[in-house]
Amino acid sequence: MSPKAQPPGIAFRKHDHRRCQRQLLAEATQLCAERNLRLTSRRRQVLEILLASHQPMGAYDILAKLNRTAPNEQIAPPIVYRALEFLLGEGLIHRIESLNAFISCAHPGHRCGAQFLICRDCDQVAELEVSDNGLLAEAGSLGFAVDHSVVEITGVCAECQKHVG
Amino acid sequence: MSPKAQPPGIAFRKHDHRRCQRQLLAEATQLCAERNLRLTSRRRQVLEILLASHQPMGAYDILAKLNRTAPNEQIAPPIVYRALEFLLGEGLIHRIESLNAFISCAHPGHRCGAQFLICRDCDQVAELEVSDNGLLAEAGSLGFAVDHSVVEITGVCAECQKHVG
DNA sequence: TATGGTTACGTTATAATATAACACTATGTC
DNA sequence: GACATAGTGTTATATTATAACGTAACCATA
Repeated sequence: MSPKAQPPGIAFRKHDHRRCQRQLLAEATQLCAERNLRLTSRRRQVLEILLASHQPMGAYDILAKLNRTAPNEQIAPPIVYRALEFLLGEGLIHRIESLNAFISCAHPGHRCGAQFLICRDCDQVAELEVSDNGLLAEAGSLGFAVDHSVVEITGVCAECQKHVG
Repeated sequence: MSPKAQPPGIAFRKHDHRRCQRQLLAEATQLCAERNLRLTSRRRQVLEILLASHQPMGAYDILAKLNRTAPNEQIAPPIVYRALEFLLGEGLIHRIESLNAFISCAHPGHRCGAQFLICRDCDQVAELEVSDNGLLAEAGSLGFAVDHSVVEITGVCAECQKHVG
């Protein structure tokens, strides 16, 4: 029953981001192919914007980026929200409820619930994947059929604690 | 390490609600007295509205109720949000992030993180209080200093599973 | 009980987030 | 090509939340 965790979220570690980004995009492409879904250029655009950082972004931030990229067309909110909806549905991104923001998924397609550590100092978000958090078991034992779980822990990451505040 | 849970949230059980409501309001009153804080009539009003049901309510629902109660005055959003902020700060209510809604706390003043089971069929919300969900320990072991945790599990409660859909 | 500091409230305006509704376009199938 | 369907574009609007500033209540102390 004791939970096992992955290493800390990628956001809190240095890594070859170019490579990481390419990798995740490739996984997304393959996953959509397998599922017979269309990763259209809009959807890819939005995913790429989220992959460009491992930071959460608000829908309107994404919108602004889209509009900055293509200043001739004027993109409106529903376009972004629809792309986000698709990506969420396929487990390619997550929504961070407590930030009203979206973030690319570190383990695309797993569809199992993720957990987030949110540093309120550096605003970085780490995605964990704890296999069993006990709570889901608890829910099950109450006869509650789980659809989706939101686990978001806010605080200060180790790095920011050093540079005090 | 294995989590221990309270019985399922009060919302999923029959209970003497009048009594429960009075009890929670009394606890809130005492707690504010102890902490030397003012449970003003506005704050109490908002708390009472939330205590009237164990259901989550949006800020604007609360606002509407306030305005229905006193049709002569015209109350505006900031008044509600300020009362909510106070009540949240003292652990008298919780915010359900995934619903943008607020709910009275079943264990006022504990200040430790709560967990919620949200039935998407009957819209009831049960508050659990799992002593150790493993995740907080995990966060700790990563050197992450936890401030606040959001745990919200959406699904279908046992009752609603019977009455099928 | 006047005075001043602080906390809470009231009011207006507006920001930020999200969706409804409907028209148009692209894609795949026969 | 004709059709069905899925995706996109566009306009308008709903929903949730806060900034900014003035007023009132509370409360300590002189």
